[in-house]
Amino acid sequence: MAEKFNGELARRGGLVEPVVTRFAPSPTGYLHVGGARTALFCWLMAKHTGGTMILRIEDTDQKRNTPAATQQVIDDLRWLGIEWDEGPEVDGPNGPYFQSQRLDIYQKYTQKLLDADLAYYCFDTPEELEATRKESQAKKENFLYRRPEKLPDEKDVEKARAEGRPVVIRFCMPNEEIIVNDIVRGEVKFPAGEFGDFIICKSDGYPTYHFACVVDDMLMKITHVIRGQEHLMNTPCHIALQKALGFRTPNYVHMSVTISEGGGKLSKRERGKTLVKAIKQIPNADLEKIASVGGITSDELNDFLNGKSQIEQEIISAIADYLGVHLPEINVVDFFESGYLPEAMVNFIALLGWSSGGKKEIMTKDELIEAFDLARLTKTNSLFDRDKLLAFNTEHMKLVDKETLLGHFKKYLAVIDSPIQKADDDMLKRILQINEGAKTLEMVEHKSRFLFLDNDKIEYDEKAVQKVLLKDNGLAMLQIIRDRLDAMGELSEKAVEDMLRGLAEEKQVGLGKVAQPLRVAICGNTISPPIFDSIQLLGKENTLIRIDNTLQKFAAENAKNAEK
RNA sequence: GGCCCCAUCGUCUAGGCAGGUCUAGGACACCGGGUUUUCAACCCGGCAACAGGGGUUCGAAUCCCCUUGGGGCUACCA
Repeated sequence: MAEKFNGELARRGGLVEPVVTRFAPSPTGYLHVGGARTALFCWLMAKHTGGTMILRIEDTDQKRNTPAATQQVIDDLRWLGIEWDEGPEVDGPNGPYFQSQRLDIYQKYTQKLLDADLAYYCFDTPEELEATRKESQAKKENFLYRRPEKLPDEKDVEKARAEGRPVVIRFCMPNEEIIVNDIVRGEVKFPAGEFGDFIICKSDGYPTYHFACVVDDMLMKITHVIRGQEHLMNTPCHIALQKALGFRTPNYVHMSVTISEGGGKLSKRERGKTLVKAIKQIPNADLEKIASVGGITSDELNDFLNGKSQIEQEIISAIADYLGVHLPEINVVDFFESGYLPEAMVNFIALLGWSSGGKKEIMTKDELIEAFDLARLTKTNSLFDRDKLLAFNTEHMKLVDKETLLGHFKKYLAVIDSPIQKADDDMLKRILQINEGAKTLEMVEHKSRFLFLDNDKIEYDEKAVQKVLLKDNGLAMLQIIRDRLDAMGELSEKAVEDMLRGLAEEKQVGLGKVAQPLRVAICGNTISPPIFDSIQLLGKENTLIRIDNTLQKFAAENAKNAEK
C-alpha cells in the first residue's frame, strides 16, 4: 500500500525534505478530471517525500457552494484512493479545514492590514463598477481599481452602511515589478502597473479566494502550492499579500492545463452538447416523451435544444440513459459509472503533464509515488485522450488482484441497473474470470448480463439471427446440439467442449459453425464470453429452454428461407 | 484590447537546462499480418514529428530573437 512510502523516502538518508501540500477545491459539484489531477499531484508529492497532504474546502462563495458537493468531492477522492492526511473527516492540528469556519481568522488579518493602511474600505455598487469598467474598455485601457488619495475612515463606513451601499475591503496593491519563482516555469516577471487594488473581503463579510488562500497556506504551513496554470496570474497578488502580512512565500508549482478534444478546458458542458447533437439526429424524435423522462417540460427541453438554456447534469444523464446515448465522461463519477477502474484513472491522469522519464507507462500507485518528481512536470497543455485511457483501463483490469477487482465490480453494479446484481461473490469472480481481456467493467456487464435474464427476456439481434441461424443450416445444427446436450448429464465446461468439438469434427466444419448457433440461442447475439463457460454457468435447464425457444421462434422463417 | 504561459509523430511524451552519441526513442490510435468458438485480449510488422523564419556555432530538436499558432487570466468565482 501507499502507506509504506509514508516517511520511508524521507528517512532514506534524508535526501528528500517532507513537503506539505494542499488540495483546495471549491465545492460547486462533482470532482472533475482537472481537479482530480491537481489532487493527485499534491498527494503523490506528499507521499513521495513522506510529507503531508491537506484537504481544504474553499467554501467562501455562499451562492455557489453546497454541502452535498463537498461530500461528492470527498467520495470521488476516496474512490480514486487519494487519502489526505488532514482535512474533513480526518482532522489534524491545522483545522478547521472549511474556510467558512475560519472567518474570525481572516477578519483578524484583514484588520491588521487595515490598521497598517495596507487595505481600505470601498463602497461602490456593482453598477458603478460595471460602468467604470465599460468606460475603460471603450478607451481600450485596462481597468485597474486604484485607491483614493484619502482612504475612507470609520465614519465613511457608517455613512455608506446607512445609505445601504455595499462595503468591501480592498488591498493596496503595490505598484512594482513582481517576480514569481515557479518550479515548472522558472522566473516569471510581471511588470509594475499590471494589477489594481483587489477585494480581499466581500460585502457579505467572507474573504475572497486570494485572501483566504494566502492566509491558510501560511497558517497550514504549506510548503508547495500545486495548482493549475490558470492561477499563475493570481500569484503576484498573493506574493504582495504575503509581503504585506509578513508571511513567507511558498514554492509555487503551476501545472499545465488538461484540455478536451474540442479545444478549451475539459468542461461539463460537453455532455449537454453531445446530448443535443444526438437528439437532433433522431428522426421524428418524441420530444414530449424525452422531456418527461428528464422530468422537465417540453418548452424547457426546446430551449435546451436551441441553446437558449442549460439543464442540470442529472437530467442530461437521465435522458441520455433513456436514449442509449453515450456521453463523454468529465467528472470522476462519470468514469466510475462507465466501468473504469480507479487504478487506471490515477495512472492515466498522472501521465497528463508528467512523465517518469522511463519507458514504463503502466504503473501502480506505489510505482507512481516512488517515481514522482516535480522536476519532470511538463510545461505544455495536454489533451485528454479517451482512447489511451481505455487502453490503460484494459491493462489495469488484468493487473489488479482478483479481490480488488471484485470489489470494484460490486461497487459498479451497485450504481447501475443490472440483473447481475443477483449474483454472489463466487459467481461474480467467475464472471470476471471468463471475461478476461475486457476493457471496462461496463463491457463485462454487457457481455454477461444475459446469464441472469429470464429465459423469455432474450432479445435476438436480427443480423445475428440471419447470419448464424438462418444460414448454413444453423437451426438444424442447433437441433442436433440440443439433443446431445439433453442426453448429457451435468454440463461441465469440459463436457460441453468435448461434445461441441466432436460434433464439429463429425460434420467436418469449423467449431464456429456449431458454437455460433448455440451462442445466439442462449444470448441473442454473436457476442458472449467463451461458449463452454457460458453454457456451464447458464446450466442445462436454462440452456435447453433457450434453445427450444429459439428453434420455435425461427422455425417458420427458416421454412420460408428454404423455399427461396 | 492588455498581460502571462506554451510549441517534438493524429494524441500523451523521451531527448532540451550541461549543443555533436537523434538517419529523433516509447506508448495510445491507425494500417497490414498471425492466433482464435464470437467480441475482446494476445503476438509480429508498418505509417508517422522537431510550426515557420532569422541568428549564435565547425555543428542546433537542443541556445537567442521575430512571426505564426494554441492556451490562460483580465469578477464582491475559485
